[in-house]
Order: sequence, then C-alpha cells, then structure tokens
Amino acid sequence: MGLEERRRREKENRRAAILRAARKLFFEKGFKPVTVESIAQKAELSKGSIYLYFNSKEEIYTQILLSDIEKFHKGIADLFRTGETASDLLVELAKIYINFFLGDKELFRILMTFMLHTEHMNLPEELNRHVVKTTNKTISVIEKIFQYGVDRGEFPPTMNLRLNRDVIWGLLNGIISLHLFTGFEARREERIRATVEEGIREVIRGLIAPEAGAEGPMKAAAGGRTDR
Amino acid sequence: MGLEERRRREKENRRAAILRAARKLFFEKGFKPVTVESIAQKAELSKGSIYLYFNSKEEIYTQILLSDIEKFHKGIADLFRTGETASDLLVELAKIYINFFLGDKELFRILMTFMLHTEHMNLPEELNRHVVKTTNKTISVIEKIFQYGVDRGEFPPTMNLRLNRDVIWGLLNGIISLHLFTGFEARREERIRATVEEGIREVIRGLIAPEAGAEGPMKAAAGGRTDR
DNA sequence: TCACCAACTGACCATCGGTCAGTTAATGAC
DNA sequence: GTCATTAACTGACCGATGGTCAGTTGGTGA
Repeated sequence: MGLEERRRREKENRRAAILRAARKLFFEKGFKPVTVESIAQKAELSKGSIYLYFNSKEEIYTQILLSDIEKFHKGIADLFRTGETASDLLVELAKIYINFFLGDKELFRILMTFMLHTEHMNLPEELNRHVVKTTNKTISVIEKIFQYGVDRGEFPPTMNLRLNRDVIWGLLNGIISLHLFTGFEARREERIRATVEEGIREVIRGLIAPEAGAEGPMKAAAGGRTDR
Repeated sequence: MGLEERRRREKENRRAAILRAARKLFFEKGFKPVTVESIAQKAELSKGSIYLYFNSKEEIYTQILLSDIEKFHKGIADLFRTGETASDLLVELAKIYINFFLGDKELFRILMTFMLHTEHMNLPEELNRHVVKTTNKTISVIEKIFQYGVDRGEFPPTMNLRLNRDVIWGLLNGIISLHLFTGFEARREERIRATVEEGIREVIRGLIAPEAGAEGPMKAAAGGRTDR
C-alpha cells in the first residue's frame, strides 16, 4: 500500500511548489501586489487548489517566514565550534543574520511585519505559536553566547542575560530597519554591518566597564524593583 | 471678502475631522480592517468626499503619522534646557519617546510599518519626502545630544556621531518592536523602559571605555544587573 | 467496466478602494 | 425675489481580489 505514502509525498511536493512560487513573487513585489491567482499560476494550479493547502494568503506569507527562520537556525548550528571569544561570536552571529535576512531583502521585511502585526493577521493559533517559538529559539542564541561568555570569564557573572539579549537583538534589528528606511541602496549592507558591529562592541565594553559614579541604573532600578 | 478665508478654514476643519476620525479607527483596529466608508461615517461625510481631501487610504494613515511625529518634536523642544548630562538626556529622550509612541500603541506600529514599507505605499513623492525629512529631524536629536556631550567633555571628541546616533535609535526601536512581539501586555512598558535605559547606559560606557586589548578581565562591576 | 474518492477546477460571491456624473446650497449680481 | 455660478458633496458604480463550493477529473482496485 505505497499508495497512501505516494499521495502524501505528492501533496507535500505541491505544498512546497506553492511556497516556492509564492516566495519568488513576494520577494519581488511585497505582500499586497501579489495575488493568490498569480501564485496559483506560477505553481501551475488553480486558485481554488491553493486553499486546499493553506487557509489564507497571510498563512502562506507566514509559512515562508517560518521555513526561512528554520533554515537560518540550522545555518548557525555550528557557531560554537569555532572556539572564538563570546564577543566575536556575537559579532559573527550578527553578520550571518544580516547576510541571511538581507540577502533577500524582503525577508527582513516579512520578519518585522510579522512581529509588528501578529495579532491582526488572524492565523490559526497553532501556526502563530509555532512562529513565536521558532523566533524565540533564534533570539535565545544570543543569550547562550552571553552565558558562554560568562562561563569563560569574559563577562561578569552578575550580568543580566535576558536584558542584554534583548538589547543586542533590538540593536541589530533596529539598525537594519533604520537603514532600510533612510540608507541609499548602495553600500547599505556594508554600513549596516559596520554600525552593528561597533554597536555590539560598545555594549560589550559597557557591560564589562565599571559603572561610573553614583548615577546609572541604580537610580532607576531603585524605583523599579518589582519582584514577581 | 472673508468668504475665501472662511471657506479655507472650514475645509481645514473638515480635513482635521477626517484625520481625527481615522486616527480613532486605525488605533482601534489597525490598518486593513478600517474601511474608508467607516472613516467617512465617523467624520459625517460620504466616502467620495474623503477623496476630496486625501488621495488614498495610505495617505490618511501617513498624515496621522506625520502630525504625530511633529507633535513629538514639539514635545522635546525644551529638552536641552534642563542642564543635565548628555547621558541623562539620552535616557530622558528615550523615555519620552517610549511614552509617546506607546501611549497609543498603534502609533509605534504605524511608524515602523511606514519605515519598512515606504516604497510599496506609493504616496505622492512630496508627502514621502516630508515624512522622511521629519523623521530624520527627530533622529538627529540624538546626534545633537551626542555633540552636546562631546562639547562638555563627557564623550571623547573622536567619537563617531552618526554611527552612535544610529546605534541608539536602533536599540530603542528594536527593543520596543521585540517587546511588542513577545512581551505580555502586563508591565510591557516598564520592561521596555528598563531595557532601553540599561542598553543606552551600556553603549555610553562602552563609548567612553578604552578600547583596550582584545579581552579584558573584568569582574569589577556588573552591567545590566540581574533584578529579575 | 464500474464505483469510489482525493485532488482539482473555475465560476461565483462579498468586500472594498477608488471614480465620477450629477445634486445641493451658499453667494452675489441684477 | 430670481437666477447663474461654483465649491462642496454624494452615492451608485466599477474593477480587483480574497475566499468558497458545487461539480469535474482521473487514478485505483473490485
């Protein structure tokens, strides 16, 4: 009864074909200008068939993001093998990230758009959770590097891992967003890389450097003490 | 002869009324779910009339952003009067920014959406330029603060103003984006504020700290202390 | 040869952004 | 008071598009 099996495989292939077609189109034109009809044509199916595989245009968009994030995650699997310092690992990660999400520049847009509009996208709850989980897994790599840095005595053991993870991630994605907006096409990636690298190195130096004087987080932290 | 004048004023009022109505609706539901018809109803006009004042739904959306950015800009006009350190000014600016753009949390979304999708929005070229210019004006406030810090000897005169401006802006907006995505509603703003403040202080410390050798033993102090 | 059924189709529907020919009403000339 | 002018406004209409579903197709096994 290899029939069932073959059917399953063929169905999976169709699905992949749709995603491939959609990917090409979305990366070419963005979200709105791509019609479901055009995706269907490119995948050599009818519009109706698309909806046998996906529930909405938004879901296709999200699935593309999902599989790309997973690809990225695989790509950084061997990051720790190199035996570099944690600082260099952070910069290295950032560079890979920039290459990956800006290689197809629309991909970064998809990522941010999703992050900003998750709620309005009304996707099936499960898919939503899946993307959030996958994204978090990626973000947590930053935290792992910090932990690694603490372990090898590079960073102070008292550092706040979560907070610094958020700072690095924010810095990285914020700088990319800014440059997509203002930067001219030419040499954009180069500038992003330089800015991100220097930003990360500054944060790290600041993390290591002694806190100057009485000012600083102390003042604010005093009021914001909020143990759960 | 006050006729011409009165007409002009009334027209301006209508325009404002449309923007007010649209603002309420967009902030309530996001972009797509708001129909032009519903804006018209709320503004007590017909759909057709809306298009006497604006060229597209996107343009309305953008105008809201524009007028809000300008409001923000006025709000920080007196930032320099306080005589604080440049570091504190940066943190202060960030806090005002967070309050402002998260007070109506949709506003931040509008800002980022615009930055990410400027090109696909096909607005009149002039409006586009206007928003870019206004946004840049806001971003450049960060640079001014850095300059102020250099002038008063707080930061090294060799520092790269533009780069650090981009780092701070990126950090600020990236952290906000991240928290809108993952953070639970409760205590979100508080967390954002804490993370941003510490991030900024780290960058500043890193900016001041000697670049020193590859890795420096630390342990002396803890940036981003764990307050959980 | 036929019954079954998963996969597929495309006509159809509802919604919505945007248009435009026609209406309304304020004004000012006579 | 009457009428011509015209800016402001209206809403029926159009085209595009996301999504649906009743019906068709073709491979399979009896």
